[in-house]
Amino acid sequence: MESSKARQIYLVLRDRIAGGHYADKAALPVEQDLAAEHGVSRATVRRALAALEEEGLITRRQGAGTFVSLDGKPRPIAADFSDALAHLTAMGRTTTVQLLAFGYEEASPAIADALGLQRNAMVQRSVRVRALDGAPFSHLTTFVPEAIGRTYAEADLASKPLLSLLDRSGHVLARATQSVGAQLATPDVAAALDIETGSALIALTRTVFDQDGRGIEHLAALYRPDRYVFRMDLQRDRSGARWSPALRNET
Amino acid sequence: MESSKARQIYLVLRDRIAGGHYADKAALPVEQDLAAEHGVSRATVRRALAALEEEGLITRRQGAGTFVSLDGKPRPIAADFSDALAHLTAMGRTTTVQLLAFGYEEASPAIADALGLQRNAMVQRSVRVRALDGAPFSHLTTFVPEAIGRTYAEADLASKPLLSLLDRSGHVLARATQSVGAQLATPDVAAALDIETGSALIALTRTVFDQDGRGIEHLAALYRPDRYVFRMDLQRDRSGARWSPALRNET
DNA sequence: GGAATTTGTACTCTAACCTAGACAAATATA
DNA sequence: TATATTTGTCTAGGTTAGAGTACAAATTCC
Repeated sequence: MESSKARQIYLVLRDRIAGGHYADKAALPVEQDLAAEHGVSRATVRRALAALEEEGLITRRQGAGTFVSLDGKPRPIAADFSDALAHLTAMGRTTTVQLLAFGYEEASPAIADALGLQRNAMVQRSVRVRALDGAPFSHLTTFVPEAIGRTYAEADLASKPLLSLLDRSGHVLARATQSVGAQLATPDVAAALDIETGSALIALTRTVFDQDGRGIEHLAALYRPDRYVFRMDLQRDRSGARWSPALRNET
Repeated sequence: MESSKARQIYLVLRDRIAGGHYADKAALPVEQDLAAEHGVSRATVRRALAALEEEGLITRRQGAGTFVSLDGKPRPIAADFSDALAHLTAMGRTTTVQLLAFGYEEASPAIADALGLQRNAMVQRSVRVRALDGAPFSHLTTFVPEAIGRTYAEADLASKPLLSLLDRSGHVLARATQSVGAQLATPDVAAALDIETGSALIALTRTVFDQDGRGIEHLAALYRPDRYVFRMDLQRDRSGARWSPALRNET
């Protein structure tokens, strides 16, 4: 079931279960209906269900039906947009970072544009994977202009947050723009995040600027949606015309 | 190429092109390298490229290479998190709404939990698709407690924003929580959004509460990432410890 | 002009995937 | 207890996708 209709259905059902669309202990639609919904034969649906069963996400009982089974399955981390990880470590859970790649190369056009560099400028590129309690949940690719990247060492990246390294570099990080989309997992990130190629990922890109509007860092992050989710609270302001972000009181 | 390795590669490359990973007019990796990257044969890569070419996203020239071709291709809309669509219509572009489903049903466990209802409570469920200049970009499923849903008519949903309808119902919408993830397109939403099953979608869920903390509306939205992107500006606050959302000055 | 690169085309073989149907076995329901 | 529902098992057959290879044709680069 490397890549096939059965796998599509498997992935869709897995997302639905993880997303609470089907509640714990609840019955899934019967195989015949799932087959109709996806326009495939029952045999194909069965292969998808078999994969889910093997993963322990569902239980099938002949004559009765198919049921969601989430006993000890962890819920995704809910991260605030503004500050991603500060409170995680405070909660006593341990995130570890693995550095997969590090080097200097010519900026691709898209990166050069984002950072406001010349087309042939050199940038430091690093690829890191972050894991929570041993379970990888994010794949981070960062681009930093060469001059700034040289202010810290490769080994620093594996142990310290990049933003704190940039702070020490003497540049004043003032503002950032970020945008969130969705992407399919390519083989390389799929391997790094321990998922299958073609899974859905949250794609976040962020560019950080200093006071003078110079680009300091460009980040392309991919998150496993079953382990990481972006959360935000909104409050209506007095006029009632707009919704504005409500800042949480967590440290 | 309904669902296959070739299709995975096609989708991945399409995302990369739309996401600016390969710049306009730039050359893609040669077929041999793409094949190696994805661990498939060159024939398979060629089928993916053929699909991209048919869509006009690339141009292939024998002996020269394969090139990105984004002439009149529209860029995705960048929406702010707090208020999604207010400024869109102000820009003169027209969004249209199509009501795909409307009715009252028993709340699923997940929905009941989100809204703080009893397990067997009835809710109004509606499914809408929103399009910009005729191109669909979002698939919205909303759940509203029955008593509140009865305060407006089915026809209202096709013409007015739901939040304004809820305003008129006499309930004071005070705060909301929303979270963003990613999901694969199921056949039904794929058809509604004019994409292929298995494409990556941004999944946003939002629950709106009134002053007393009662759930008023639960929204499950799916967005095409090539047409819609969530954007946010961040500013560092004085202490330097946190990043906080910077409110834009657009009306 | 010549060599190297890159896309285009053609072919075979194999394996995996999917459909369709029928029936059995377990369970739930009236 | 009888009936309907639902998962489990099996078979047969057809289609498609993919790997691998080889060579042709166009382009680029020296």
